[in-house]
Amino acid sequence: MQEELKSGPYAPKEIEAKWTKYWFDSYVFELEMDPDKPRFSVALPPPNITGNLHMGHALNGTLQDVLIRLKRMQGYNVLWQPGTDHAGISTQMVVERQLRKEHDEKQKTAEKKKTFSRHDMGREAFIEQVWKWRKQYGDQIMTQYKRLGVSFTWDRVAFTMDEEYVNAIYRVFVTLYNDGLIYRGHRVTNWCPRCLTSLSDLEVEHKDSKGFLYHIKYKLTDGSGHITIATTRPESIFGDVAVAVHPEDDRYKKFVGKKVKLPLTQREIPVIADQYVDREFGTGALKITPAHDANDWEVGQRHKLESPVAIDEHGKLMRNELVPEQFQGLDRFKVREAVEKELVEAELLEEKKDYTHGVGHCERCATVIEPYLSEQWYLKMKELAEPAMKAVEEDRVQFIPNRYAATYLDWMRNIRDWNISRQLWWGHRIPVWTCKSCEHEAAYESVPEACEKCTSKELSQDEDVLDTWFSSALWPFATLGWPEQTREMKFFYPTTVLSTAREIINLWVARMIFMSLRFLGTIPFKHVLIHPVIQTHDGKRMSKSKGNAIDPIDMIEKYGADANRFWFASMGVKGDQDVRFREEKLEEYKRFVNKLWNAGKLVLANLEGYQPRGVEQDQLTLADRWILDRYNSLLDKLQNSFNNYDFDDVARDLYEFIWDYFCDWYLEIAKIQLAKDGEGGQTRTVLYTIFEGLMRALHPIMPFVTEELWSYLPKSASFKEIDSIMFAPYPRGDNRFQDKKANEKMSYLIKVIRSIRNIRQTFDVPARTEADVFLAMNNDQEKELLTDNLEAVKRLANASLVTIGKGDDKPQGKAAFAIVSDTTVFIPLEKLIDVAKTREKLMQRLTAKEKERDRVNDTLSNENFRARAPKEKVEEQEASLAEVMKHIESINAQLEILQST
RNA sequence: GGACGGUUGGCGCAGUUGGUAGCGCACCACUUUGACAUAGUGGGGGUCACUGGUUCGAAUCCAGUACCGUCCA
Repeated sequence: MQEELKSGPYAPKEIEAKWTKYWFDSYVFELEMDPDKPRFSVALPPPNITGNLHMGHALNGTLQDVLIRLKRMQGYNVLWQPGTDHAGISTQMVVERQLRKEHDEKQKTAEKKKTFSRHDMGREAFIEQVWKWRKQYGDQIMTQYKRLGVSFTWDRVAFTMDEEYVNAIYRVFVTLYNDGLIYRGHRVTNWCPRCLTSLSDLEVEHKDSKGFLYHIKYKLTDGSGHITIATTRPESIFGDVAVAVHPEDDRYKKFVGKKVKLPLTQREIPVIADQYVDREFGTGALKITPAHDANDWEVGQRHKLESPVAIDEHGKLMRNELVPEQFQGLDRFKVREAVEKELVEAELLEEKKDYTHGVGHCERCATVIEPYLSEQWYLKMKELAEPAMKAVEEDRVQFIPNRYAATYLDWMRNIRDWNISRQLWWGHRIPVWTCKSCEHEAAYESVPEACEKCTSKELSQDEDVLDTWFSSALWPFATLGWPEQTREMKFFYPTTVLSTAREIINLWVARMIFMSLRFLGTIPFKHVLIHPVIQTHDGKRMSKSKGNAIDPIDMIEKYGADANRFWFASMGVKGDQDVRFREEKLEEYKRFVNKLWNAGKLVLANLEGYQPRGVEQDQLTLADRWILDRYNSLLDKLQNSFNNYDFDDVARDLYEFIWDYFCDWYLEIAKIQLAKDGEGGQTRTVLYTIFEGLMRALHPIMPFVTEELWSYLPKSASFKEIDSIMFAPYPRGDNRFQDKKANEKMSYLIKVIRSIRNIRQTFDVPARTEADVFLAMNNDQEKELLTDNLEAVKRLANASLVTIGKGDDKPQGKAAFAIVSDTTVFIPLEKLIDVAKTREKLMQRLTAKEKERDRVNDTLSNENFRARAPKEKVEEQEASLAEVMKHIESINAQLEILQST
């Protein structure tokens, strides 16, 4: 199927399109269940159907794909379960907004616009609209994922409203209900006056807001004075039922049992004593408003106080006898100002102080939460939390990085019952029916035909739907067909790794753990990877509403999927908690892909007609043995790093090997070797072995460019049948290639070459002129090395004539020189151009060396160091002193030469 | 308020068990030689946030402070 390899720079777009199509056309993302293979499974955190791919998704998707591709290549059966969740509030908001817009357009001519609400069309019709929307737009994000090159098990894409999934949810609900863990409770919850629904504690975002602390006088009915209370919410005073003080507070003890008059309404309420009151806060006296504050609600319950509602579900003051007429129906924030004004007039406002405190906001729409008294469904948490804590404490579920276990455990230890009902239409309607005739209430897995108690057919279902997180909590097993004992379930559950963001640990991870333990008696996954958060370049949180979010699809367009993936991998999971987005990084990795591409072109150009065969070790040159040693140690490191989820190390090691060792050194030497390789030459085999292996080593991170290059490489017999690199085995180290000696020798050669280059440039020997080099040494091994590799030295240092002499030999005339190990490198100075400039460079070098000498001298002249440091450390220092001295001498000698020139 | 993470050359980051700092970008200089100028070669640049402690020796270990960020209340 191959046409010619494209010339020119790497063009990601075409190649990505080509392979995406190939992968899909060949159905390579199907599930395989071979009982003889080990298993690896991952459940993708389901993105919200209203969402678009953001940086977090892209990062997380890449890390999971790296693991999936790696394991697939390592011969595992892999399942990567993709899918989306229905996102109750978001989706409902999106669709309602869309319908409102359509409605407004139709009504343009009408004088007075009536705002559309879903109630205008009714529940059934509205849900139908949501499904329509979902079918049209709900899989956008899945399509976007394709651009990243993720190898989901694509034919298993799931949705939390799929029929099988819904079955799982109702099984769970009914069981928990019958076990007495789900109950209905009347209490103060987090209420969003805009979304008109309750929220769980975790869906409320606390933000520090500037406000005021109002000190308000409540007069005692017996005329004996007043109590000043402190509050941030004066608008709620109409719902007050008491003033509370601490029982041991001497300032207020005498008032307990008396009554005070509520400002502006004159309603009489008692002064009570309760431990809850913080004596240090404000004035030490608190107003108690049970219907509008969760803590006050608790106090109210303890003291058997009433809970009158003063603010309605829209955040407006009630139209009832508690609220003075002028405030009725007004928004809570307007009333705050108005009440303040009237309090001032009545001389009841003692003080108003600036005050910053955490205020709860709706996570979805940022409206200030109104604590609101309502009836909701709750899940009892204590019994569920205990085994879930144990699983983490006993390391059956491990967090990576490990510190996040503390985040999880901390929340679980202080867990409160979970409000699982939402006043929405889009979602899983709570499967509880009440009999109209006998009032019997029960939960049913499917729509009941008759009351289970009195057989009446008149039943009414609860109006609320379940929290979306309730359904997400079942994700790893509901997607596998549970409660049916499917083959996939038996094969792939529990999953191996869950990779996600830390903000979701309590919201989702914790809930999956306790649900799985409860219903399957096992953990849902062994490892939880918590990846970093990608922030803006200046360390802010990316958000669509702030307009500072970077679209990963744009970045893929601009730099290619492979470069983006490489960047994601290079961040790893163990480094910083937060990573700042830098477009320069993508630029860097784009260049890296291009470098690889060009190296590939060189390699491929030299492999025409080549038939892969094994390396013949006794025929290798030094450079061959060296690069094979480096390659071997790279593969060992990769394996180790992958096992520890150290993606950053994997990326760094690959980058370094490819650019610094393979391209900069080996390929240059290989060119020389290829030119003279005869029959027995191993250069092509080494080139092939390493480059082909590198493609496989890189493939999990950069699937596109590696697939492309690999497709052009000749294949050995065992690879002939493999039609995609993704099914080729992941390379492993081979100890036969370990060669410490070659590594040492090559380092020496590299140093010699570098010092020649350095002298050339220090002394301004023009790059185009080929310099004469004179190398002198008494060391036989070094002499042999240089003799054997003379050509490489000449070519890489651009030297025309290299003469090798004995230790004391010198070239004729004046020469610049440098010392490498036992070798002195001379370059005759006839071509010297700029004396002043050269002197400056040498002086600078001299100063640095002298500084180093002083430092080492200080260490060595410290008697304590000689007495206490390990012997080898002392020797090390002594050796480095000798080395430095040698260099200083040589620089001085060269300065003298300059002097006389 | 509690917990966690970060602070290393202009920017983004590495620094394994403590032995005196590396990489990429940017910068300076040289080079368009047949994989690659999205490149090659050489070079300059850091008292490792601050204070104190442990140690012969601290970017690294301990304590505290400051600033930035995140999570939980």
